[in-house]
Amino acid sequence: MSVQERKERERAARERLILATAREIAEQQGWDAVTTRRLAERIEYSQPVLYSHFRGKREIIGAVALEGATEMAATLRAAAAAADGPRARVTALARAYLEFAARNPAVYDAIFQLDGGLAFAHEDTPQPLKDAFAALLESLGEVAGDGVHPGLFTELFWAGLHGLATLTRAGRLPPQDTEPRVELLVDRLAVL
Amino acid sequence: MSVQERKERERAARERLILATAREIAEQQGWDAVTTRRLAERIEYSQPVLYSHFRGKREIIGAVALEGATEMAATLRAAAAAADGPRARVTALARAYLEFAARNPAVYDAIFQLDGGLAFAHEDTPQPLKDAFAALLESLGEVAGDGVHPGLFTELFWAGLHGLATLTRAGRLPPQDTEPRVELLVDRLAVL
DNA sequence: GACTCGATCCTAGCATCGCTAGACAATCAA
DNA sequence: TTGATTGTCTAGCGATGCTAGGATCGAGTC
Repeated sequence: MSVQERKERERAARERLILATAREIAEQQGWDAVTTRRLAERIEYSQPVLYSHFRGKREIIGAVALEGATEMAATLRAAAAAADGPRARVTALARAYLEFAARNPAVYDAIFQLDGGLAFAHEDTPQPLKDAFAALLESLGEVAGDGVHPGLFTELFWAGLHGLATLTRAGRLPPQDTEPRVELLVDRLAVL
Repeated sequence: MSVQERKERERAARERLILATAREIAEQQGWDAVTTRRLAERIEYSQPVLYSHFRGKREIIGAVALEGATEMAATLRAAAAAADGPRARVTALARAYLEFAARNPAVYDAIFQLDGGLAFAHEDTPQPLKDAFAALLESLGEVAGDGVHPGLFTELFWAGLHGLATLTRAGRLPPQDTEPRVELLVDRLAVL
């Protein structure tokens, strides 16, 4: 059995290598540069090997998205936990969200923009995605205000953050005013 | 000179045909389906003809985006003009924005998501894009609240709308709760 | 220790993509 | 009618995602 186990370990390691490499190329040169040929060459295997791990490029993006969502949830929770009081928590959360998006644009795109074949807002939504939303809900639910459903409020706040993140990175909003925008967002949306 | 004029008219007509066809394919089957071959076949010319009008596919997307922005600005102004009072105006504007995005997803993507080689948030931003933002500013500036820069407020409100539009269409937000989200957005962000 | 057989991997290739060079035809001025 | 210019098309390049089929290697059996 030991031989089999070793093979499975090696296979799992290779899969991690594929995802790490895909993410690296995507962050450096964009997802368009993540071609199956380039990816295969970087991991020093031939193209078809990729297809023994994933159905195709879409599924690779999806896998990077899931990893990224887990990471993002942890980042958001850490930022919220380090702040005292609802207001500081919400502000810290918002800043952490935008910073994650700015520092990991390719991963952010994989999670929220690209088609990775993932289900959303659904019962069969993958756990990491649900958990990332839960991380938002934990801090935002307490500032939703009376009579407002926490989930609905979280969706709206999230949409605001998502809009700021994507419009800024796509060059549609000048980046220098990010901070006052975040403050205004928190001031207006959150009931403190 | 008349011959020359006729040729220019025909050439302009063909350019409009290219853009209308590109938009049609994009709305029906997505921008990935807008290939130069398919587009050329639909307009009943060979591929290279496209390149005598546009530098490449990017520029076609950009041209569709500019047309779309003009159309969107008109739609937003019409919606705002039909409403009485700041609150009704802002609500109508928000609904019109989201409806435009939902009804013309490909055009919306061309304007706000895809790379059409356009400049944004810049002095050399094309007029239609500036004008679309101006259409938002006209209705939103009056509800920014004291001491808040109207432009900054408009950017934030816009980001909220953009987030709702894109997350909903990408399947990240369930579509049925759009209306309460819009109401909450207006209630919280606008100072009435 | 030789052999079989299944798992694993690679070479080669398909259809399609955006884009372009160069040949050809139509049109105009002289 | 001729010559040049303008317009268009055929054919092809390099690159893409993905796959079929053959080669290779190693584990397990006698």
